[in-house]
Amino acid sequence: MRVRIAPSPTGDPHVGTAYIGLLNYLFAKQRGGKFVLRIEDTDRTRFVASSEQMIFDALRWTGLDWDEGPDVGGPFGPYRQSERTEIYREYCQRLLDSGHAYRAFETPEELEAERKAQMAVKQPPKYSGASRNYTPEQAAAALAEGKPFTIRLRVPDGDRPAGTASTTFRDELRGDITFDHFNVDDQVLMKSDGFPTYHLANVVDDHLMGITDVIRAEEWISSTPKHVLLYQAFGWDLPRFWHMPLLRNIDKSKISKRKNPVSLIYYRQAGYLPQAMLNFLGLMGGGMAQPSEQEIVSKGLDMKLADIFSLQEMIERFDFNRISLGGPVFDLVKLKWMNGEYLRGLNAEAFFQTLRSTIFSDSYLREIVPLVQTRMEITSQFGDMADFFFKDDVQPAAEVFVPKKRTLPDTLAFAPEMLTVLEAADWQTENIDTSLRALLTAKEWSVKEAFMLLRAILTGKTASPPLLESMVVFGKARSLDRVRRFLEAQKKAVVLAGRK
RNA sequence: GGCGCUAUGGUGUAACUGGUUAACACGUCGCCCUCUCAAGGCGAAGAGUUCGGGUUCGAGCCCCGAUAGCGCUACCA
Repeated sequence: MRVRIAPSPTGDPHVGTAYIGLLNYLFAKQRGGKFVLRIEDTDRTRFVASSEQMIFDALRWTGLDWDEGPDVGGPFGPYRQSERTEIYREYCQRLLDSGHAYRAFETPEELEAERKAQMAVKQPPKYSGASRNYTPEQAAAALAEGKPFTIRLRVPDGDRPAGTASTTFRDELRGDITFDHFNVDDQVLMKSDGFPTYHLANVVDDHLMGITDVIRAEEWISSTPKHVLLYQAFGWDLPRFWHMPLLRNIDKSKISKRKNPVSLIYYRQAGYLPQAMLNFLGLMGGGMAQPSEQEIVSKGLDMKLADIFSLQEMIERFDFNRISLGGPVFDLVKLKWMNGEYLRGLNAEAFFQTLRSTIFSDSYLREIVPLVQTRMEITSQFGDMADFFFKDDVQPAAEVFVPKKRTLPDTLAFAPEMLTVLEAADWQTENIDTSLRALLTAKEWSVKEAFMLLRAILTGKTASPPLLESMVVFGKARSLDRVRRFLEAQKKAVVLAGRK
């Protein structure tokens, strides 16, 4: 029994990764299997250099230890897809040789135009497959011309009318799911830059790494037929597929940073305990049977603690067959309650140590201290000066955040633009500075005004230690969260004002 | 639009092979405790199980149909 998680280093480590990680971990521990971590870094355009290390750190923080991975090694390495390109090339060639794949010479522009045309006449966008039907001579000619190409999967009878062919696979939680080949696009397997797409790399690696059970999020159901087709083309046995429900925002949409903190870094820095996080995640989608009445009586259980359980208890009790399929809302309110429950459960010394290793860690204080030293006369001023580093939230009043020569609507129109810029920024003072300055010159905001606004949003005050340095110390995840919360609060205030 | 998945209080879940007044936790509200705020204790409101049919003595659980939400629909994962 072997399972895996396969995050992409495209940004901050995601709570969804921790959720799917937990599920895979439990599955492996319950059945004496191995839990593998594989880094799927095949998208060069979205690659973020610092991301991989953050994924390791964040996952380590949760306590979900993996048996094999890029950093710990293992018998099926390398575990980083960028180091396996030769392997994909080889397997892709096999597909080419056997006719299960073909070279496609359309440019991205042509594909885009085709898609638009199809959308315009309300047709489902689908690759029309000009290259699919090239004669060997035509293909050879295009290749000789040196035209860039991708390699696509030839979906059997995919170009025939609906009802001609279909693929059925078993989802362990839902039963059989069928897709008509008419609705399965000829997926790109190898990009023109020579890197594989997720679909190819994932199937090849899962096979080569001996993965027996693919436990992943529901969003993959639609592409599973492509994966099944690939397994079949290679003549490989299928793994079992378990598609887990997707974590949701309060409005039931797929969980997103716009509406929820999704970075594990945020949760760690904001002072959530990993045990609480895992416990809460274990609640999502059910799986943990509530103790029966008999059990409550015989074991003398406290129903107050019905939702509280350790990782070990989850391993013992979690039942994959009882996972409920509705998308669970990731409810911060209950997570917070649960975290409080864990905090209260600590003895005085452990609680002290928790504070010392999180919000009051030496490393955090060491970063903050140089920002305030020259501004202080007596050390007790530290609290006033640095309070925002230790707060969950600050909400400045309009008198504080609206610059003198600006109006409230002006300011609230500008602030989201700063958020967008900050989201894209590499989190170092110079980078934040330049991207911020680019924005404010474009929008005709003075440096003073813009920085004052940002300062107010992040610190709640008009005076603070140097803003950019403070932001770097405070961290990207929490800084962005603070801006988003500010925006959210202001939106509510506007609605409220409108009602009056 | 097409395809797929899903559907129990505001939220997360329960309800053994269909069997009485749909349970637990979070949240909300009230009371107690208390210098305050929490915590803790006690209590309350809140769903008749998306809707409409059907099968059955009996349906949240089975069948059919509708609706809604979500996901996918990229040389992203």
